[in-house]
Amino acid sequence: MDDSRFFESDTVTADDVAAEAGVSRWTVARAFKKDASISKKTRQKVLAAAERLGYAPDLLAASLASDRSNLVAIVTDDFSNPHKLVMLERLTRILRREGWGTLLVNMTGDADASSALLAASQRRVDAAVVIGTRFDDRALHTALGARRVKKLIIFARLSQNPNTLNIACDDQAAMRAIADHLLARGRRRPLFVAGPDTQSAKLDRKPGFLAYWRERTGTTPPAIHVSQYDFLCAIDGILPALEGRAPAEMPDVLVCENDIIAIGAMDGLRHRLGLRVPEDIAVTGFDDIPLAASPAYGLTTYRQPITNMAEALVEILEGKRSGDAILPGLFVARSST
Amino acid sequence: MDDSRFFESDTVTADDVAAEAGVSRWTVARAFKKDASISKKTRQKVLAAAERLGYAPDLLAASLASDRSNLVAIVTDDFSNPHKLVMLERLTRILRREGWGTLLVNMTGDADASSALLAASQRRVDAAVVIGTRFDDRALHTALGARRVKKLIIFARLSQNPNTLNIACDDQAAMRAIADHLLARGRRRPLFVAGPDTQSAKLDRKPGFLAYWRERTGTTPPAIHVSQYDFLCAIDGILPALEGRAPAEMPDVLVCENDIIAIGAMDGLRHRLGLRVPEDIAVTGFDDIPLAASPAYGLTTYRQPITNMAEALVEILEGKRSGDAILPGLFVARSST
DNA sequence: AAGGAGTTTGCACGCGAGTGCAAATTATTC
DNA sequence: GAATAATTTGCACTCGCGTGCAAACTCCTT
Repeated sequence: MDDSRFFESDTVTADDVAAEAGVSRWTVARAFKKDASISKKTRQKVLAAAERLGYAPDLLAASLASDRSNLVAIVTDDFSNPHKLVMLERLTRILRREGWGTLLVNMTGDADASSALLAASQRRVDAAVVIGTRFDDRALHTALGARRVKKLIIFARLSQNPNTLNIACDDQAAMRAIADHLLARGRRRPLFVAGPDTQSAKLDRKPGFLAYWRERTGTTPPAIHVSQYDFLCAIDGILPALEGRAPAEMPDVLVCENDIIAIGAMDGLRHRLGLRVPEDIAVTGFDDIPLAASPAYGLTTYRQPITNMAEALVEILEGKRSGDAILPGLFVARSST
Repeated sequence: MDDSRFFESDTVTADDVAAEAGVSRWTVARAFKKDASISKKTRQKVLAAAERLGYAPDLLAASLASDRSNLVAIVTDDFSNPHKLVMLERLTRILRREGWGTLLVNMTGDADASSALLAASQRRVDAAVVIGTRFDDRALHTALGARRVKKLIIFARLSQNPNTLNIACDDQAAMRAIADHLLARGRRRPLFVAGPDTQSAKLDRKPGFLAYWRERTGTTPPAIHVSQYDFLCAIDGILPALEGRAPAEMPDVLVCENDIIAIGAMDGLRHRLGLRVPEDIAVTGFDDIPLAASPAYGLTTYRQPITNMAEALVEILEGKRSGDAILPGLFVARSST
């Protein structure tokens, strides 16, 4: 291996490749561009020269010159849910495969949304994808940064904001599947356990479940909110609502807004209240995080179509889609019901 | 609110601000630069003008013009460990606070390392931080992309590669703390459960534990490897090693390389083998992921000093540090021992 | 008030590549 | 083989801002 180049002035530009290949700089650019008008032979020649020199196009300069950067910002404010990791993995993998870079921006709380979007826009991202739980949906379009971002996409949530695009799971269909399953198993007294009730883009899970349950049984189930999407908070939020209830008053299933809450609920039920799941009380979640499949939990849940959602995102980025994408997921029955 | 600007030709440049403030473009740049030679009064004037126009410096153009981008790539290949989420959160938060952007690159397997680093270098990152488990450490410096990256940092692992910098937890000190604790609790027959034995940058946990245990007791404990850092794989990897052992042959503690393996181990012990933790067998982990604190696991573990590690990274980025950073963490005793 | 030190401001040039159009080359037709 | 169409190549200009240096200015001293 020739390591001498390692210490050379490293930056090899399109000009160098052009000289090496005996063509002009613009021909070099064409060789690297899909569907460019260039002959096969020339492209081969240029690519070979580039290979020899170790050239790779500078995406920064390209972004500056053109009006697209092939960069998308993922702006998120909640790192306590393992499901976020699943989404990040899927998004980064698919985006990279399709030629997009990913800027990860940590939005530290509601007040930071504006500054987080600004930070993204300063890097000229082609789109910002918000995967958050605590931002103020309504304030988004007045945010300093938001109006500088070409496309603003709310991922895995539903926003009413007319300036944003939604990519989400079909919560209503999901909750119908869950409710049908529970009714078939003879559950009659559900308690819906939702996450924090913020101003952010919402989920359709709670309204979806309550409405459909009412439609099927004539009664609207009770619901509570826990303070954060975090299983310790879930335990703390759920126990006060259950302790001291007469047996007949106890719900026979906790329908949780997501898996993290459901897992906190199971832990609380088992280890604090000494109840058995599913014998004494059933539990359902949402997301199908890896832990849901563990023998300790065996959580009945609903898997979001993350891959399809990521592909919908790509369609939006490529301008092939201009409307919301509300996609169906997959109901997963396990032992917790 | 005046929304008219929303539809205007949006890009307001330093020239516009200069005109508005009645100064030159370069003075505008100075107003936005810390420690620049500019009078307080002029800076105020410029910032006010910028505010009025909604101007923010274009970091892309800045990166192109200068030789730094204030961008760092986080290159990772393992999204199944919730601890990754903790690291990502801490890194992105601290980096952003210090003025650095974060590019997240999903490295899909060993063979992809070169291309992942290339992708990062094409965006002119000032450094690439590798947080991986499956890449080939030795091949890193021959990687096409690696030599185009100014600084290559291995995070939370130890690399022998002379061209990289390591930022990691002091595994040896950690394992001493764990061993001391176990010995004090009367455990005598540990089984070390490590992750996959790859060519990637290693951890010092297994050698550290075995050596120290031998030093204290005169015997080297046995060790096994599981195929992935994933709790289902951990269950599958551990059970065959334990099933069918005579009681006297059973280890009295599983010392696991990280929490994910430990949690898989606990699940397997309890739900497959019907053993009690810690009565029949103790378990220790590493990382202190959120789930470790749940009542269901109460895992004794060791917390990596992620915040300090992130700050060490910033020091490296700023050129204030040029050597490895091996930092002490915190031993956390819970009910699993 | 002149001289000098220290501070503040302006400017030419370059970073690396995309765009749209014109020139040059090749392929096709009669 | 000439004329035409189709393809391929080259180029001026631009994107928004940093660098290093020189000019201009402020303030203080004597």
